[in-house]
Amino acid sequence: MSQDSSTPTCTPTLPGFTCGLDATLRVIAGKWKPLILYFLAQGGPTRYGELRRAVRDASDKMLIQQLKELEADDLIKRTDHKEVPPRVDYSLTPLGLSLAQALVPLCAWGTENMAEVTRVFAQRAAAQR
Amino acid sequence: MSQDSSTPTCTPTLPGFTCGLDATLRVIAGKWKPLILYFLAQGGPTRYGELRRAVRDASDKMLIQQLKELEADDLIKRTDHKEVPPRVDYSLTPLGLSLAQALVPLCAWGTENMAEVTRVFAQRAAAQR
DNA sequence: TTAGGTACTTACCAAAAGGTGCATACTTGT
DNA sequence: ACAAGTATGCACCTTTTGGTAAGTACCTAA
Repeated sequence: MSQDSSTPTCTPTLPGFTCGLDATLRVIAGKWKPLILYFLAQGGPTRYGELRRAVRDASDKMLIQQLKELEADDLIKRTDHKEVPPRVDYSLTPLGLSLAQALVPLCAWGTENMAEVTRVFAQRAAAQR
Repeated sequence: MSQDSSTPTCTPTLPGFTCGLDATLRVIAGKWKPLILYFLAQGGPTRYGELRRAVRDASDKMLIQQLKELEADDLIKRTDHKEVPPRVDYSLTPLGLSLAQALVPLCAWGTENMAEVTRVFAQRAAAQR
């Protein structure tokens, strides 16, 4: 049935999602979310401004929006220090940390196959003209 | 610097992508791609119609489109048997298989945290009214 | 006083993604 | 003859996503 012993397993499960993968993907859908998770996983609590400068292609609107969603999804924690020039920082929850760890292989795959991916994207771009 | 020893690593690298994760995500972006990969990883060569019935929320247009992109990205191989009622099947390339394997942890995460995710999505839906 | 930094919020708009439905060309089953 | 199945292609439209630019309230430094 499977082609070899290391075939991915992904049991179709509960209502709403076709499988775990599906569930995960919906949570991390959003242009900047994985990058945010990645960033937070690297450096512990991070202030808004730092994130902003790190993920520097993201606009304020997008960054905030995704941060709110991640917070609502209990992947990150927002801490407002209630100080007089605003000071807020973000950190991973245990759930968020575990997700960030599940992203590692994807990250590795991308790194290992970056040459391929780059080539492929060049072709795609060329094909669109 | 890192919060603990099992912190994800994701080295910022080549031009275009901020890191391997970024590269990977661009390749699998698309509502059905991960599901297609998953499906193909389970069962070896699969005919179009089977995929179609498997990923049954996808429309023909979408499915075909994503299959074409996956093919262009060298993640799957399309085999047209040139038979008289059309017969075409799709299978993973080595690259595609390796990517499918990198998806396994995400899949596992989703399965393990499905309850959380389901709850969180219910809240999101409720909040939108 | 004016500029700049903090962390946002909002309104408006453009682009991308995705969906619906019809068309193709050929075959098999009724 | 006619409906149905095969794997697509195409035109049109809506929804979702993301971007731009402005505004807010409060503070500090020049």
